[in-house]
Amino acid sequence: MSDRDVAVLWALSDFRVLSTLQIAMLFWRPSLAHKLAWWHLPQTAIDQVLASYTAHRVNERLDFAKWLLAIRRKQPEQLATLGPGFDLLVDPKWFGSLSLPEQQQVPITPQDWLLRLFDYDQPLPQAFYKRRRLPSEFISTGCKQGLRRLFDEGYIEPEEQPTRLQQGRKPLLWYLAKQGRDTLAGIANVSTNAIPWKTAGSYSPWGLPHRLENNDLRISTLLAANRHGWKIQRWIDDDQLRTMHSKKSERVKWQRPKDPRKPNGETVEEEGTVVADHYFWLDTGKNWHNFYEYDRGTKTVQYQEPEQNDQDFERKIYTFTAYYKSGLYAQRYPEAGKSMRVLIVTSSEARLQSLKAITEGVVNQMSNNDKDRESGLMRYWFTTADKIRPTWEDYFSESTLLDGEIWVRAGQNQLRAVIW
DNA sequence: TCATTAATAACCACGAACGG
DNA sequence: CCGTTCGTGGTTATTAATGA
Repeated sequence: MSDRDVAVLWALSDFRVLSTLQIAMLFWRPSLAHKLAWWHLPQTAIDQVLASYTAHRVNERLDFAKWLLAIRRKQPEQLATLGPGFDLLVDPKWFGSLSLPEQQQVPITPQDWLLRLFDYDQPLPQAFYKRRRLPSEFISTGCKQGLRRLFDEGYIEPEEQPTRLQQGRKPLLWYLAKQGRDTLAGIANVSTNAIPWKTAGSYSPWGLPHRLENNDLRISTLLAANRHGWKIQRWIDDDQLRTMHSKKSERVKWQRPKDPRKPNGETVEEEGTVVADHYFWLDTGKNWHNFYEYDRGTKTVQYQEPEQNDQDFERKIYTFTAYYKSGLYAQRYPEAGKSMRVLIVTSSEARLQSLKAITEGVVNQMSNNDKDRESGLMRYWFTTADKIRPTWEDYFSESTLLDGEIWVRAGQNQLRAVIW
């Protein structure tokens, strides 16, 4: 077992379940140096390219070159339709010569052609950006073979995802098998029971997509932190959070207006526990303590029937705010001190706006003065799921979910970075 | 009735680079 | 020199829907 094999097993224990794609993102990262080597570039040229251009640009231009090659191979007649300028790059005599406008034919090697592409500053054809991207293009052979080997040796167990027939196939899901769990226990020198795991098929049809989406969010965050050289000191998943926060001593109480239309009128007391999808402590030199809440647009936004409904978003904000104000948060997370934020990822811009308005209303309701209100508002941050980077489609993204200006804070309107 | 199509991950074989 | 790892191209498996 290689170090990477062991790391995969630990990840399966940690995440409980991972898709082939997610494992590829974590442990079989694409290598730009290898991609460049495929073009028979000498090592010096590879080093120079990687030093001169951003990873995002190198990857994009390599993809573009491969895309042109594939078209040239399969549908050469399409090349003429790409728009002005590209006949230059994809002249039929390509690989022998490059046709220049009103000039002599200049012989050019594939290597020079590729290098010229990195410098090419005109916009690329729309068709390139609209091309179909398949997850399987991202998953390297090594990843599939490595997982297959771990399965053959009995460490992990696969499960097929249910798919719509028009959807083709989805990536396999992988779980820790009994032998893998025993192996980890041996390595960590603890009892087998101390190694968390889930067995294939034990997630409910609702729980599985929930878990996989949250894994995506966690993986994006991990990769982003790695890229910036920041350290994640602690990560707690929803299972652990549930057991921690559902203790009777951590239940919180708050006052809510009896009639939402009359915020200063009569109030009723309510009680609940904090529910979040993740907690993480990010160390960038400064320390950031965050909860993640992945809102899938299934919960109702506002109270409907207060007595029965404990899943709505407004109630969630009440519990977070009350949990913080009661001092229970500082007790549970002593290293965080006063630092606490709730990062909310939602499905659409429209939903983001309504969740944000709800949050502002609740904070307003629970604050005694302006200072109190301001410090309450700065704890809640919102973004939409489609802006989360990196993903398998945009692994070499220019910015990440941590440094990109994709978040909006409660009480404000402009987009900002969540870390500064 | 029967063949083809659409969709997409897994599978397979091959070459280059790398480390020992 | 050999085994491993990475990237690439091509093939296979699967099923309902579609077409002849």
